[in-house]
Amino acid sequence: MPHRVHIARELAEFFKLVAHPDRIRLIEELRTGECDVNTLAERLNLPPARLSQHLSLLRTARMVEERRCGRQHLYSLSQPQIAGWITDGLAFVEARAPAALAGELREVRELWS
Amino acid sequence: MPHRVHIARELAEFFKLVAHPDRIRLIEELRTGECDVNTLAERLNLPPARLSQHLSLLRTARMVEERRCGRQHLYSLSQPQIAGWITDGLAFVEARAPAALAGELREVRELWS
DNA sequence: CTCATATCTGCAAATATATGCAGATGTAAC
DNA sequence: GTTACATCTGCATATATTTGCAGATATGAG
Repeated sequence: MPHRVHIARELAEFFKLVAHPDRIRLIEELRTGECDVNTLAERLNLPPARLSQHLSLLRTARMVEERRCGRQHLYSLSQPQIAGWITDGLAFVEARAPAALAGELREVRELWS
Repeated sequence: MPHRVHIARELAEFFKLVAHPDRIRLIEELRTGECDVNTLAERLNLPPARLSQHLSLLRTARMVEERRCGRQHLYSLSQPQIAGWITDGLAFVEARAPAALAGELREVRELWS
């Protein structure tokens, strides 16, 4: 039992890290390879400082890796499969979502696969 | 782009729901079939009222289904595969976890499969 | 009807998370 | 060195989540 509790805590921390709309888009954006903070900020339409904070969290948890190149910091997923695992979650969202979402879901599924 | 934002929000809500140690254990406890609140409370070693609150959240999100039987409320997963999907997340936890966790992870993986 | 059991709900306090902004750092070009 | 740019960190505030507890409801037994 105590082991179950411990592992459940670890799992929950991991889920919490993913459970943010910005970070989900960020992870999906990185699925195609490394990218620098400014480009990410533009693509996701977020202030760079905010991106930096999200990246800092993911970095601490070693979900992303940082590589410096000149004055840019290039980030990439340390476990690229995670992007696919997240989109698998779409199936569960779909089941409880109103039919109105079906179109959006299809579109995003293509973009993120 | 707006679609991606929208879907990312939905996904994040779904992840948040799962991102709690009690609820993770609860979902894994339900993987073998329906169960009443009191039994769950004993097995997870949590006060029944707390279980009830978690179940109410999951019920609202239609992640669990409720069936009344006499004075008991029997709950079950509306998408049983979700339990397996969650344990798939263990792989990602494992990668960033200290080696000390390896034993616990193996044990829990067996229990929850 | 009354009682005991099972579960639910509402509320307030504690805690955690997210956000925006201002200033710090680090690097490259001049 | 100075400047411009890219990114990071710290802090205050706003917001959300969790938790415990007290009281409400609902069901079945007697």
